[in-house]
Amino acid sequence: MCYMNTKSPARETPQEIRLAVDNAIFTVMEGALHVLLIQMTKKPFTRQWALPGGLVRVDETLDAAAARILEEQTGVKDVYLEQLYTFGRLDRDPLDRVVSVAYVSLIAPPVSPTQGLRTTTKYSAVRWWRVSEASRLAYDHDEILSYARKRLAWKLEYTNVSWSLLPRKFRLTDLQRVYEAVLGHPLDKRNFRKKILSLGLIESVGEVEGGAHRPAMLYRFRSRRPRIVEIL
Amino acid sequence: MCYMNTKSPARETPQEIRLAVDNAIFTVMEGALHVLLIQMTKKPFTRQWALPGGLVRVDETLDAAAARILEEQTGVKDVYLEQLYTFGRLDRDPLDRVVSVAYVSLIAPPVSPTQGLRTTTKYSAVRWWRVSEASRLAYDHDEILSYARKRLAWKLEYTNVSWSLLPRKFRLTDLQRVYEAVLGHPLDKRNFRKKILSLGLIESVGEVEGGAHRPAMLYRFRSRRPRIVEIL
DNA sequence: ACAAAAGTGTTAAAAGTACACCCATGC
DNA sequence: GCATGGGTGTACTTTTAACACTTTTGT
Repeated sequence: MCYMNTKSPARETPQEIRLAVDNAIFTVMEGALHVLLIQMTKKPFTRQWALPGGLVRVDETLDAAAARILEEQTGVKDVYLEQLYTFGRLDRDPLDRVVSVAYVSLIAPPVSPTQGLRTTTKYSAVRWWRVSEASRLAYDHDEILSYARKRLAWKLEYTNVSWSLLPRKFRLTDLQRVYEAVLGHPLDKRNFRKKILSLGLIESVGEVEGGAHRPAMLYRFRSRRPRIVEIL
Repeated sequence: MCYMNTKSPARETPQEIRLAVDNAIFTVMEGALHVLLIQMTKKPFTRQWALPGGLVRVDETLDAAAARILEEQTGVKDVYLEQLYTFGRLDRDPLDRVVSVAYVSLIAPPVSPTQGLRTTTKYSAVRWWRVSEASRLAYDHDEILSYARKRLAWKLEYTNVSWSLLPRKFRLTDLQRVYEAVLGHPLDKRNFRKKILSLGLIESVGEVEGGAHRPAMLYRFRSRRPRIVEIL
C-alpha cells in the first residue's frame, strides 16, 4: 500500500493526476451579483482570493464532493449545485497536476454579508465579493469565474433557476433585480412582468408586504424544481 | 516511486481516482445521425460496444487526451471536439474508480461506413452505428450518449457548428438533412432556406453539381470557426 | 414525356419592444 | 402634500409557421 499524498514543494513531474472540485457560489445582494471567495494561506497564492475547492475523495461522487467542500469551507449547505466544466490546463496548479471540476452554486437570501460563514483553519477568511470586484484570483479561477457568470446568465434566461436566488416569497421587483444583476443590464418593468406572469411559473400568495411605501404583492414559485423554460 | 496502475480483478477500495476521457463521435450518413463505437475485449464488458475512451496522461491536457484517444482508437483526427460533461458515479466502472470527462466530436463527410477506421489490438472492432441502434453500451455510456445527443441538437440550433458535419461545398438540401438527422424531425424547406440564408453564414460558390436531375447551387460556410448564432 | 430534386412568396399568428402615467402608502 | 416604489396597456415591429406549384435536368 502506498500513497502519493504529499505535494512536492518544487514541481517535479507528478506521478498521478489529482481531481478537485471548485465552486463558484453566487448570490444577489444589494442589487449586485456577489461571489463567495476564500483567502489562501498556502504558499504560492498566500493572501490571494480563490473559489472554495478541494480534492475529490476516492469514495465520493463529484456532486457529493462539491457539496462537502462547499459546507466545509463556507458553512453553507443545501443549495443549488450544477456542474459547470472541467478545467485541465497543465500549469493551472503550479505545484501539482490537478484537474478541477467546476460547479456553480446559487444561494437564496436572506444572506447577510458576514453571518453564517465559517471556514477551516486552512484559509484566513471567507467573504462575499461583488463579481465586478472579484479578479486576480488564485489558480485559473478568474477563468472559471468568468465562465460561471456566463453559464448563470444563460441559465437565468432559459430556465427557472431564479428560484434558487430568491426567498420563498418575493416581490416581482425582487425577481427583476435578480435578472438585472445577473444579466448586467436593466429590463423594462412592464415587459418583464408581462413575460414572467405569462409563463405561469409563479403565483401570487395574496399577501402584501408592508414597506415604507405602497405595499407589493408577494409571489412564490409554483415549483422549486429545475425546469427548462424560455424566459425573456 | 510507486505506481497503482494495475486494476484489481475484484474491486477492493481503490486508492486513487483515475481520470479518463470518452468520446461521442458523430457524423450524418444516409440521412441519419451515426455514432462511432468500439467493441470491448476486456473482461467485464466483453463484446459490448462502447464510446472510444481511455485514461488521461499526467502530462497532457484534457483536450489533448481526447484528440489522442480518438486517433489511437479510430484513426480519426483533426475534427471538432468539445467538452461535454464529467461523469463521476462511483460504480460507473465496476473495477476501479474512474471519473470520465466526456467529449463530443463531429466528423464531416466524406465518411465511408468502414474506410479509414482502425483501432488498437485492445478492441475487436470499430464501426459506425445509427444512434437509434446504439444502446446497451458498456459502462455508463448510454447516459453519456444520450446527453451528447441533446448537446449536439442544442448546438446545432444555437450555433453554426453544422459546418463540422458537412464537406467544404454542399447543397442546401445537405444542410437541411444534417439538421433533420440531428434534431430528429423534418423541417419546412422554404422556411429553412429563408432562415439559413438570412443568417449570412454561408455563401454560394456559383458552381452547380451535376446530379441525376436538376443541378443544385453549391454553398460554403464563410467561416469555419465556431461562432454563436441563433438558427431556426 | 416523365421522374426527380431544385427552387421560390405570401399570409396569418405570435412574440418582442418601446414607451408614460396613476396608485397606495408612510412620513 | 410629497416622496417612494407599485402597478398597468397599447401600438409597432419582428419573427415564426403554414402552405403548393414551377423549373431544370437526365433518361
